Amino acid sequence: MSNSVKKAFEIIKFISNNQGKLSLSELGRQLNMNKTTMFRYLETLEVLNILERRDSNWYLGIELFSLGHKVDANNRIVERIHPKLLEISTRLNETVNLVGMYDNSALYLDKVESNRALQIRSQLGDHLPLHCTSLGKAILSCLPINEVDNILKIIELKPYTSHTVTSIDELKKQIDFVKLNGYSLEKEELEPGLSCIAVPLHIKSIDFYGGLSFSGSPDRFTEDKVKELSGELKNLANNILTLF
Amino acid sequence: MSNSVKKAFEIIKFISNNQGKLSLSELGRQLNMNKTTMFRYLETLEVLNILERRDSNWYLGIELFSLGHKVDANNRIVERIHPKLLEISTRLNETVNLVGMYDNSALYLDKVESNRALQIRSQLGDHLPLHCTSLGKAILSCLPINEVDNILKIIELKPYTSHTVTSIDELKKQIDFVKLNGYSLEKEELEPGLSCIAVPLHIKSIDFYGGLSFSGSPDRFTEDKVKELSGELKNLANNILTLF
DNA sequence: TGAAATAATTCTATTTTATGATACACTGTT
DNA sequence: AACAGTGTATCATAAAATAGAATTATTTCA
Repeated sequence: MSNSVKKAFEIIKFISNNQGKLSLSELGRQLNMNKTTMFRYLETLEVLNILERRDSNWYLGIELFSLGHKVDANNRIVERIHPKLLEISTRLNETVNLVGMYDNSALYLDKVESNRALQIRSQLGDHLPLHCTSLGKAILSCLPINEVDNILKIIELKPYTSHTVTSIDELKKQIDFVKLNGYSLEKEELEPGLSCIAVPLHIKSIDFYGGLSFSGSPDRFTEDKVKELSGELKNLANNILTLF
Repeated sequence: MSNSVKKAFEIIKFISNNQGKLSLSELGRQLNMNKTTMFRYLETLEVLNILERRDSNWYLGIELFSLGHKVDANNRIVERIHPKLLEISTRLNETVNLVGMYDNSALYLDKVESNRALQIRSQLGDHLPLHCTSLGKAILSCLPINEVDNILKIIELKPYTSHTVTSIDELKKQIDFVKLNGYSLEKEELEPGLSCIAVPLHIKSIDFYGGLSFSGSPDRFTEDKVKELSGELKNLANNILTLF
């Protein structure tokens, strides 16, 4: 294992969560690295445009932006699915989201926004928790049962809002609901004012476990609307499966 | 300068341009690195999820995806502008693009697609050439004159299609057109079947030089349409300037 | 199927590089 | 003018990266 490379990414990752807040010295302190060492890492990463400094504060650099947009792991999944998302989003004027299962969380892979899109905190590349998102529950509903049990042992059922499910039993009931009805509904469990309706997307040939969802303001998801949108999502999922 | 960090990114960058094509040994050969050395870099980067291996071929990894989407250099430009792009795109049903000047090229920063979006080759993070894109010409039109001269000396006027401008004099005439009319029109100079109409976006307070454009099939951009869309883009640019 | 070729990985001595203590310079503050 | 905060340079030492050779795994094709 290359030590320096590992450390460089430790620094990058740390900065990614504290952009614009930390100086060289401060980074050295917080990451327990000698100031000189930190200096040389930052210097190198700055030359490579991986990091950027403004007013003695550090930010992720433009080269990471370019590299990040060239990633499409798992058999060009995003690239292939995107046109379908675009179609359904414009047709229904809904914001549609795609996630894939990574690291016991739902990695936010793609979205197409409607013009009534809320300003939400999550962005592509974020790891969304499995227990308090409709997408997470959709994923859990299509995973092998023993894997679900493993995951439920590992993950922390952190309460994000007062609506967040924090009991394993309740979560299991909700997963059963998804299995039975084919869709998952979540209201303000992650963010106040945000609701999501999701379906699982399991692409067996490439071992992909993920989900598709519409997101919006909770009051928009009336019973009728839920019926309509869940139907649309199921069709979308089936439609996507024919691509693989 | 940290040698290993530099090499690691050399490998990452090389893989980004050859995803799924190269094995460990092949990478060692092409980058003139010892096989063992290459092994240790790849091993490290794989553990960090910066790179991913499938069937002995290397791809960019999921961690780069996450990092790349957290980049918003230059004072959160993209984040602030995005809602405006979303509004205009849905209202006019046009695909709208945002670029910023980096490294003598137009870095593709953001887009909102319409449902008639063409499948184009460019993706966010790409460096678009200045001489054969409407966005590039828009940028050139708002840069200081001496910087334009410098750039024209440096960049190669590479012909991408039979329509690409390859003479400096002709390019200068086109830049003057943009200065006079406030917009830039390009038809199939970069990609056959693709046309763009753009306006400059110069945010003085943060020293940002960029552009905004609509893109689509060339036959859609009739004279009337050009007048309408250029007007919309100018309004959009003015509108955005009030944010900074 | 089995032999040959190719690729991936481990081991190890040597070279090279990263490290951190110390010193210094710059900026802004009280 | 002393102080507390930055960023940068120098250099001996410690540590890590390197590449050759050997080993193991995988693929190819007769």
